[in-house]
Amino acid sequence: MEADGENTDDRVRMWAPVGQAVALLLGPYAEVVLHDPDTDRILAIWNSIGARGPGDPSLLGELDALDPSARDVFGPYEKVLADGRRLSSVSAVLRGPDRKAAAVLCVNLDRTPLEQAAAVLSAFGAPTTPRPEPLFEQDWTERVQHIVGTYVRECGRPLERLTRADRLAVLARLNEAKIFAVRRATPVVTAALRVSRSTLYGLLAELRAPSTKDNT
Amino acid sequence: MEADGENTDDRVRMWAPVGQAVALLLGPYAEVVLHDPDTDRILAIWNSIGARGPGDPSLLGELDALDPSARDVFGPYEKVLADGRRLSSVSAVLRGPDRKAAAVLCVNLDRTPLEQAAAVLSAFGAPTTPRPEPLFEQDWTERVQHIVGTYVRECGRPLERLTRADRLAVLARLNEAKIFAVRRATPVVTAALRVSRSTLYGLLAELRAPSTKDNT
DNA sequence: ATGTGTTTGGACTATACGTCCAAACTGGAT
DNA sequence: ATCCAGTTTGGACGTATAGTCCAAACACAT
Repeated sequence: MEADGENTDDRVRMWAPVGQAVALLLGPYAEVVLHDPDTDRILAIWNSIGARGPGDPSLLGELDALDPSARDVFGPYEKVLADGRRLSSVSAVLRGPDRKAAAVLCVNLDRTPLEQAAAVLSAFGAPTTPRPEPLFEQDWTERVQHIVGTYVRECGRPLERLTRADRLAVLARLNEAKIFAVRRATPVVTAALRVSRSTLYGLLAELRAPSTKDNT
Repeated sequence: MEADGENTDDRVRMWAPVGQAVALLLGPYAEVVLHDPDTDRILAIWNSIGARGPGDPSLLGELDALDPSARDVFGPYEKVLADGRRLSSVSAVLRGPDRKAAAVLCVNLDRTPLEQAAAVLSAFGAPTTPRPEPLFEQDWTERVQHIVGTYVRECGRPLERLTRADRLAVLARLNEAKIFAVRRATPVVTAALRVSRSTLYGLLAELRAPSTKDNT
């Protein structure tokens, strides 16, 4: 309810009811933000999760890709806050009569309370067996493809054009996911990353010892 | 409420209020059963999940190990019904003044509704990324211990006394769980199963080729 | 004791893992 | 084009792990 008063922009007058209604419906755990894509600042905000207010910068990297040819609704995608809360977010590009992007509406839903509730429910009468079967979340080889694919999508570059640092980053994720604790994983990774065995091990060595790269 | 009337056994008179109270508290999804460990039949039952009634056989393999030196409360452990419902069960050995096991009380809680609710909650506002990280459900080495431990508990024999067929069965489960796709898994398994490397590989070979054991 | 079936240590082979390095390659700067 | 720094690559090499094999030791019932 920080978005009323007399200062109001036309765009705020136009879309504020929407934001307010959504904020009311989704209760205290959903933040609704109206962004100005030109100045990259917040026009209005309801149920602010952080301490952000109107006029603050948007901090939305996602808004870079405001391609008018693309879809106007994005998400839901996941964000993780510094304090660990997990948000589900959707964004909508709002256009005026001239078809120009006039504002961007974002809804950020804090999933943590829901996840906690789910955890409580499924822990009720907890059995000794957490779950019978698979050690692997599906097939680890698909997991590799997925991690690589995700990274490629994130940075836009098409795999062949990945920089050394990119590959390093991907390897860090694969390593994080304990991929290399699996037997015969290396050939799969070299294939997925399109590098040779040598390069793979070189990069991995670098991951373990980030010191031995510069000076002295 | 099938456990009143005039036919009643002393034991039923003694423990029926407990069973009934628990059944009432836990609502329609918890079944409470009072077993006779001697005849292996049902003495009384509340909220019967199947079509079982008093006098029916207990079908409880778990009751074999009625060792008076051991603990009197078992579980919670998991059972899976033919129709796929997952139950959490606890059992208690009830003793009379002579310290002899007079009856066994089992509570079977149907977890499916809870799990469904949990699934609904955690799907709310579902993000595109199902979950970022770990390939392994925690630590695979604990997984081995757990699988072995579960088997031991199931058949009652204390690991050293496992038969060859038992070890074969455990290995089948470990194999099922793709444990051997993990690097350096064999030493962990041999340790957990208390067999030598040779035996391990021998049994594994047998798993792959069940034909090359008998005749022709 | 005797025999059958199983387990075991250890020798041995085959792969997979990881390191190393000289040669080839890449994308600029001259 | 030439040169250079950084990077990638194939392949040689050494080590570790994965499997195989077998004779001797063991367990246990007859």
